[in-house]
Amino acid sequence: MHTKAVVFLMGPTASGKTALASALYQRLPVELISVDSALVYKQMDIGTAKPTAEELAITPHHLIDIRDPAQSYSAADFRSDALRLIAEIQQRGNIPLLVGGTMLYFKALLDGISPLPEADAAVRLQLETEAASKGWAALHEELAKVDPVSAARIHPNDPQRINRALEVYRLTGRSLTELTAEKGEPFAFPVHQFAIAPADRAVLHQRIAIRFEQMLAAGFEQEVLRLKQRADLHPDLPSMRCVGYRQMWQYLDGECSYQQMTERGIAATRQLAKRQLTWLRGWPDLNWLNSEAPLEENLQAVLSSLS
RNA sequence: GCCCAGAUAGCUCAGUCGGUAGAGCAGCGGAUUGAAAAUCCGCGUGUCGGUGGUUCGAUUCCGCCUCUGGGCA
Repeated sequence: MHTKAVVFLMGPTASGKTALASALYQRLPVELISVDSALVYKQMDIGTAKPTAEELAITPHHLIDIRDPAQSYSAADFRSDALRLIAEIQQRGNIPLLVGGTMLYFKALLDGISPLPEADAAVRLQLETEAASKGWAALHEELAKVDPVSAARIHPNDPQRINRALEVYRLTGRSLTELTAEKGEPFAFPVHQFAIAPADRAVLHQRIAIRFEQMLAAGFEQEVLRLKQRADLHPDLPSMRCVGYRQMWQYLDGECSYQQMTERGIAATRQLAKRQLTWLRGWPDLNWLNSEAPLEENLQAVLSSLS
């Protein structure tokens, strides 16, 4: 194996990524980097299916518990953190094993990202305010004037992307189209990419339902209640929009019954898994593993491809 | 046992003054450049509970049956 090689392990939620990564950690000089937009948050443990403190003591992961739930994290933040960690890990003579389900983060690492301004809370708030009075359709029309290419690509009903495209323009005076013409820096290392999932979607759905029930039994409601009691957290935060947390927050607000919360939380997780699989379906150079195969078998598949 | 109300998509329900039906949710497919566990886009055939009758034609009207709620005994 190339001395600078990097391993990716991707997969939808509840597919068994962590178990396989931990097993690999026992067999290889690897260091794990979490690729997960929810695991970055402290105090969000049960609902994110974060490895427990005991598991993390045995199998350390980078990029877990690096943000407070009031803060945000981005694909660009991930990219720079991951590149820094990869260099450090390689310097120690270890192999970086990137494991997670946030496919945009993997893509940002692999393809690079164009030089764009970072998110600006003030500009976003201003755009939100304008949208509240004029409507997003008006802002989409505004975007069409300054960046017709992006406006054609971004659906008028997609507030998040309209917001971002206008934010970029207002911050730089240049259009998103113009700025993204300059491509990002592609990944510099040879990479072995694996994806793990059950062959049958119904199996994944079952695993998701079981795991959500386990989260509830493990005190997920109390976890969200504690977060909700903080004055600085609210449901529009990226952290509180995470699957499960949003539904539990609504339940605690009395917006739905406990049973509805459970059903909606499980459904939201299924939908997340579906979007993750959509990314993976067209992903180039993937080696597929089956969640239902014995752990040892998947382990061997990874080990042999690396030798 | 009697009376009333229901029975329509996986779920909750709308509807057809008689010409074989459509919403929300779920599900499925897709997009994805500093919020991505986010944010969007597209996709709707189902013995209209069963059976008999009226009718050119019944998911719709009528009878009976079954089941589910609620009420009265």
